Amino acid sequence: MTSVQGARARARAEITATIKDEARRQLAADGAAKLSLRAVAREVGMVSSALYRYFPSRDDLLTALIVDAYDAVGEAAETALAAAPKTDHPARWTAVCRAVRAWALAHPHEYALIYGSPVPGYSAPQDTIGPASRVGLVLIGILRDAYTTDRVSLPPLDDRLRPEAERLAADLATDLPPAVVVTLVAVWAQLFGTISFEVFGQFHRIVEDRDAFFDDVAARLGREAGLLPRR
Amino acid sequence: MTSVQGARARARAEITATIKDEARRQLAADGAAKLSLRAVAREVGMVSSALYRYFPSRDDLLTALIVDAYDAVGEAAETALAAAPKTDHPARWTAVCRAVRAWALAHPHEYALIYGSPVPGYSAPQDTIGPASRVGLVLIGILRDAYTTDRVSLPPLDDRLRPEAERLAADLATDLPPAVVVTLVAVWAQLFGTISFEVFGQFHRIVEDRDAFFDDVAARLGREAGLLPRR
DNA sequence: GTCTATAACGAGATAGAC
DNA sequence: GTCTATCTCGTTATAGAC
Repeated sequence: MTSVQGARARARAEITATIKDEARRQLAADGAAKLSLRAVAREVGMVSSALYRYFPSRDDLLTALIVDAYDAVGEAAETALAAAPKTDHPARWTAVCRAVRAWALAHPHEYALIYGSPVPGYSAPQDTIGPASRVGLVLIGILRDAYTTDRVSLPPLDDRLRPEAERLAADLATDLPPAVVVTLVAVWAQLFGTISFEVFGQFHRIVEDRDAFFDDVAARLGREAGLLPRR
Repeated sequence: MTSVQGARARARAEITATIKDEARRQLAADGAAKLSLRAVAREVGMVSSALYRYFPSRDDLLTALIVDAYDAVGEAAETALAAAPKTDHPARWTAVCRAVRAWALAHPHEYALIYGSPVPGYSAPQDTIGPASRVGLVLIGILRDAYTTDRVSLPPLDDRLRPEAERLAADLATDLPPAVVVTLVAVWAQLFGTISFEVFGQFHRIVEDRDAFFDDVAARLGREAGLLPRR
């Protein structure tokens, strides 16, 4: 890459980042449904048509924000995992849960963009699938480690759930028993459900000590997943 | 009440219902953020200023829709409870969970209105608190019955959670042990979290047999709440 | 080739005069 | 309650600067 191309690419990346930053600002102020290319352009000092050099449509801008958000939670989870003790699986689990919650509380609007109500009229393209699965992969990795070293044991599967469990295991982790994989999916939904309740205000005037409450839920989910002995 | 007043009241109720129906239609099409009094007025054949006789502001219309939605899930839960066997607590639990999920899947946009991302710029007034708690009260009622007849036993509370648990019990159910009440709150969040994941499309291309999966989650939560023996 | 600006379209919202 | 003038929006075509 010559220096001219490098400079161009750098400038382009910088402008792209400026546009996304402003878009995120407006996201926080007015919500994803009202995100407007024109308003973003006005605010960054460009004319609206110039934005189309960077994002071919409003939906593409939204997609970029969504991908960034998934990548940000994913990275938060991965960083927390890397910093956690290598063999203490419950501690690793707690660390990742806390990191996801902390990111969500710090970025409520971006969290809402990816885990909240769908944006009307927008349908996510394939590009979001990869980034969207990063947190899930971190969680499944912890279970894999725990399973291979500690031989966690889970209650037997109900017959009605077995086919689905086997399908899930084939899709998500062929090396893990189906019971572990369904449990992970269930626990995954419950974890984000609890975070969503807090971020979206459902705990308002109900739960006060939310740090303690969340840690308790994370521990419950870790137990459900077999990371801790059931009591 | 004279017949003239009765007729007037009837007409008013009818028009109010028409307005709300149209508003719900637009909610489904464009999302709560874009709900516009003018568009609703146009669609029901009134002029926008006439709508203000029925709803003094856009937020009041939104509040009415929210209250209706909470009442609808609440009623679904209560009806399911009434139809369930009187003494089989796990069966009652499952019935209520299924009813809530069924309502959510049948009314995804109204569900998003109350359990999804908050509507930007809207803040819920006190009027929503009562209706919002109906499902919770149903769930807590089942636990109360189970606790008084079967003496469910839950694991001891962590010291860090005890103060919050006692506060919750004082607020929500003074006749139940704090451990039961925190567990209920945790399980409540997890239940709606799972439903939200399904309604908001997070299970897309992941969970296929969602009926079986949900029943499994409901059973897990029932066990967590002490309704079934832990295994 | 890469970018930005001007101008315009069709559609919808909004404010105010009447 | 009606009408109109003036905004906004996403998007495109076109022309010209670097």
